[in-house]
Amino acid sequence: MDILAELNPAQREAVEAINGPVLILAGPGSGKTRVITHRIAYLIKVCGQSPRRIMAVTFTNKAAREMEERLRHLVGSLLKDLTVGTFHAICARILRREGRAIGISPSFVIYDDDDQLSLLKRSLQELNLDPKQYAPQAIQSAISAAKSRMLTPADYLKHSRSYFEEIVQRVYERYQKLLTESSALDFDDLLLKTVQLFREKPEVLARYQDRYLHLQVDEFQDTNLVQYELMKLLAGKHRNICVVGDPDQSIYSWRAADLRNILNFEKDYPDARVVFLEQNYRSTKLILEVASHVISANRQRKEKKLWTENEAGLPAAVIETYNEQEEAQFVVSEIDRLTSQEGMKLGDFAVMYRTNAQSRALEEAFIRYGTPYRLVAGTRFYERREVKDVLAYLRLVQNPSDTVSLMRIINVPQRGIGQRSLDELAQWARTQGIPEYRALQLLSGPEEKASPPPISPRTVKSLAGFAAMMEGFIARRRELKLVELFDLVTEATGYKPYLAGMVDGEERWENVLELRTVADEYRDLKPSEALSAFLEGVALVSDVDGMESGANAVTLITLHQAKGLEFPVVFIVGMEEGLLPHFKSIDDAEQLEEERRLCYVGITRAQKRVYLVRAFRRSLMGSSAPRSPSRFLKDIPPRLLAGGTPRAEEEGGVEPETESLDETAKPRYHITTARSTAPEPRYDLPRFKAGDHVRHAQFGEGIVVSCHMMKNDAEVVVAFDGAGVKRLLLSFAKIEKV
DNA sequence: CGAAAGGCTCTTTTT
DNA sequence: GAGCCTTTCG
Repeated sequence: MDILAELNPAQREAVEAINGPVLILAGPGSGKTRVITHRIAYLIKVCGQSPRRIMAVTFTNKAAREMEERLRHLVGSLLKDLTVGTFHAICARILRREGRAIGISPSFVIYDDDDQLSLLKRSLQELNLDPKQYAPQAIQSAISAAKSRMLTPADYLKHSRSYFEEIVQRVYERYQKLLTESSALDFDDLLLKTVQLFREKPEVLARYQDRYLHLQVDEFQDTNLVQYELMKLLAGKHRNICVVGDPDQSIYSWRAADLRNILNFEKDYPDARVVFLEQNYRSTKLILEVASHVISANRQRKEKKLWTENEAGLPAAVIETYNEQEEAQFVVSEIDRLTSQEGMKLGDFAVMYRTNAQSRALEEAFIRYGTPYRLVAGTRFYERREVKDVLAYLRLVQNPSDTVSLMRIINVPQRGIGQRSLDELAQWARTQGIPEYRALQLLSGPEEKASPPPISPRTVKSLAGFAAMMEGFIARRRELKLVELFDLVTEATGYKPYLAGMVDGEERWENVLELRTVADEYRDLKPSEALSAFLEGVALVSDVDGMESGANAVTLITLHQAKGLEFPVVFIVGMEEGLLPHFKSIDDAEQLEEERRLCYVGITRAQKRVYLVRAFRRSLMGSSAPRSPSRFLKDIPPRLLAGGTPRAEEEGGVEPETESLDETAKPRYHITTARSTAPEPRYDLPRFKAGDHVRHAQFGEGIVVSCHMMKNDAEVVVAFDGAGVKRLLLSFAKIEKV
């Protein structure tokens, strides 16, 4: 197969530029993945390079797997030893192997956000700081930001300006110490420690520099400073580094992704070849045009001229619905229509939203209609309590120093070990200067203690029982297969009967079994390696990793997760001020631009059709409030939008007209241009009360069932003589007393 | 010590 | 609306 044959000139240039630094600026759908895989294939097949000398960094494990898959097609089975993975996975592997040089135990565990938060709370406690006053979450993000800028606690001290930052500094210091004591690394540490390793151990760095002749980084616009530094170090010798990105798709600045990396790249590598990929192979002309209009409103950007030879296609549809239920209903019935009338498959559709909470209303509608869907993430599997519990046992087997895991499960299922005893134990461990697990062992032992903690004999017995059980697991770890160890743990702890006592116990147990299936995938590894490989695998999964392609189901997904994916039909729901753009971003110009990029990413996922859907009214955080259309809609010229009458404007954004697409469900939405806006709430509302006779322009006469005030508005429920019961917003609907 | 109930806050996106 | 924490009672 000729690797260059099916590439356009720009793509070909990018593939052939294998010597020296290369920056590829690739618009959406411009065949970026194709370029990366073909580059690697070219290196191996044409240049005869050993896969061992190539590293490719991807954004998710799924992307890594797909790349390997594609490469297998391109080059056959020559892939052994190729390094492909996320920054985090690659760093974890390096540290597992080389960490000792900087004092990292090879059996370190990886702490996720949740674990991190536990440890932070503990740090606060030890420092006698009130978690109410200093929100652990805020400290968490401050520390993560510091780590992303490669600031150690000592560095942070020099930088701290405010009182809060001083607090952060103290917590950071303590937290880091606890991490070390627990032989644990958080996500940021994986990157940071690898950089530290390379900086402090030039001989280790030299080995890696020699090995990796070619480096590739995908989604470069979403890398942070540490990641950039890492690549710079690795590329230090051969300088064959190729980065691919699109500044317009940078949507992770909140995770410290730094667009300056792209700018710095040209500064650090002045000889870098820059290649623009501007031909789009994914979307119709109209979709591309809509997307361009949305993104063009950003100030901070380099103009790109995206173009496509694809058909013009259909205009985008802006849909306005009454509330989120109706929004969901519209989506489902439109999908129903397109599958039954236009022969589309469920797998062709994706529904995208800004926040995970929005999936609820959608799911309910899909369930009601019986339309299969798959939710990317959901209550994320590995964050479920039962999953985390079992994992905590296994982590403790691998690394008994893991305090967070120990504290998590020492009394789960309940063994009569309460908080007070645990505090005493921790206190005692600290005065003895030993890790908690060690303290537990000592306390359980028969010998006399000089100054034992004030724990009741009964509790000590429980503690001893727990310690003995754990010791049993640890002792048998090497002889048991991973699944056998798994079963031993769930069995010996009585975890199943424990779950059985819960309302949703059955479902939870199924999740445990699901986890067991994952563990079983490691059956080919030696018992000594399987556990740590399994734990590492589950620590670094991302939500999209579990997404199989080709499922016959509609995809529900956040806009962030949708990056890198494509679908024939895309619905973006919640096109409202406060949601997209999110209200947290609304008064910061830079963040606002990121929200716009997010919208752009969503639109450019679509191949054939885009629906931009919003609700007049939406319940968020319990209470329902009127919403106005997203400002991003205003940037789309009406000529690019599907027809339909701008009814909302004429009628002041009324109760949308009933339009029956389906006998059972009566969706009430209509298509309008982007121009319509929700009306200003009126403040002098006429009063209605239950029993009043009223008349409505469309629904005729009826009786008020109830009327209650919302924030700036009133919602009136009216039973109409002909049209049934309707909920109406006083500020929208024209209702008059009869 | 544990279970249940009540009250509180905070609600973005995730490797 | 949910999860988290605290309080209260057995």
